[in-house]
Amino acid sequence: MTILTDPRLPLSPHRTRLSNLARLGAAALTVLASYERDQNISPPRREMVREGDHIRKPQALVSGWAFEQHILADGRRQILSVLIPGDLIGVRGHQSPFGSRSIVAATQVVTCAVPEADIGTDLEDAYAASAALEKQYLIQQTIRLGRMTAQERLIDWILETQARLMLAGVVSGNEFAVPLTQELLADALGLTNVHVNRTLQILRRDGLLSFHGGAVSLLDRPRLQSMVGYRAPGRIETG
Amino acid sequence: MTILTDPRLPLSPHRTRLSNLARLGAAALTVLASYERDQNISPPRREMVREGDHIRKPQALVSGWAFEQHILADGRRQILSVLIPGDLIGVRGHQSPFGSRSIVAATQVVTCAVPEADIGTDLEDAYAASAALEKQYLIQQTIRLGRMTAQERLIDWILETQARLMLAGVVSGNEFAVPLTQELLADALGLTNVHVNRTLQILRRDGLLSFHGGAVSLLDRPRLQSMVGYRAPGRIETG
DNA sequence: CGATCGTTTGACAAGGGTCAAAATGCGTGG
DNA sequence: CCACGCATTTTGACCCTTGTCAAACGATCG
Repeated sequence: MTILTDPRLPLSPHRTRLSNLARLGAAALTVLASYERDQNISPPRREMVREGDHIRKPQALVSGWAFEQHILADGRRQILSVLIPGDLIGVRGHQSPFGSRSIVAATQVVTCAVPEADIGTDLEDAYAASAALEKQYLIQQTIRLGRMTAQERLIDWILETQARLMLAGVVSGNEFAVPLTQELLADALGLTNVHVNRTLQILRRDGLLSFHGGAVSLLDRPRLQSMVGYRAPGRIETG
Repeated sequence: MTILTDPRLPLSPHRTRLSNLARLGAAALTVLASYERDQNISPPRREMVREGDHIRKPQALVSGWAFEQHILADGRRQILSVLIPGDLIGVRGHQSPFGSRSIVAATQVVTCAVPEADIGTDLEDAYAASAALEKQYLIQQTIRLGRMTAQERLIDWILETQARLMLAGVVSGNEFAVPLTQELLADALGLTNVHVNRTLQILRRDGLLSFHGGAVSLLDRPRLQSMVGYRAPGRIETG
């Protein structure tokens, strides 16, 4: 446990992320670290959370990627959000009262338990900020799907994802892994896998970004940002 | 005040709505009623809440419709949610940290103040349920925009809106007012006004529903429901 | 009665979807 | 080390839903 909280070692993604969302005291960090020993592994494609499942202890992604999906009656799928290391599950009302919404592992996923937070604590602040951010992402997803072209959706999503990865401290540069198939990307962006493929080729041809074998390179960040009206990340409000 | 809480008179929309979301005691209802005297009127098109505005007392819509919008750099607009009588504003983290998101009156809108709720009270439960529902609506909006056709978006949105109007007790039958232009509808559903118009004509021609002069008639509810895989409203979880 | 806003219509364009097949990559077993 | 099987990516041809642009039509209001 001393090892886990040693400042010279990198924090786990969710401790990094929560530390970036609220000033966490040593006590909170220690509790979080101790909970990390309660781990769980899901293989790719495993439904980690089924729709009815809301009686479940809160967890955090330690490694691997997952996504929350909704399946329509005829099989069409919409991915509501992609979950990356450091993300929380079931912490603040992640329940799905109705409809077939579930969380599925995209890669092998390691999760760990996280403590409940008492009201008024720094940890509670961090959870609230996390929930507020999640809501922002959902809103941005709505905007992407409603009013952006295929190129813009791809760019906007990738920039957002990079920012999220940096928040969790698992990425620093303009080159990083995105272990999702083009089909998953398509279901996240409201497109078809074929069209995602063609759009990626265009972006590559124009020297904007590349996406090969699960690795993204942002080749021309300024231009990418201007193409989607990049909004500087503001401070997160807790509510 | 006695008049406002007289059980023989209809409750205001937000008291009806909150009563349907949690069992409210007489005390809570009385407080809500007393707050209703602090009213405010916005004319159509008034920006009721600007993006930066998050220091603002919580309010409820007493009458009229509004919507929350986001404007892209080149002017494209996405409506994130439509607000109807009984809806709450600024009660649980309705802030917008960044981006140009604002709440705009669609018709003349009357709002009133609502009290803060102490933790553990019935009122707090109702607010939490309300926030959970709002999140559901946002998720459903994402699904509509990402994976539904124009017809399905229209139908799904209208059915959802009717259910919401009934929750607030301002509508009971299959015929009700929707005081939005086709252009607003288009921006809510990720379409153009022209296409909304043509889609409505098809729905009308097929005897499914009509939409004329701000009034909707659901002509064939069973068929409408089956066309969008209608999900029976489940119980709302508080989190 | 003219202005203005919203709805409706028409002709045409284009972004993105569909279907099917080929190519590529990759893990596994022999 | 090779061959096979499977998932994923890529390509091609074609089509359909939805968008664009522009004008006509209709209602509402000082």
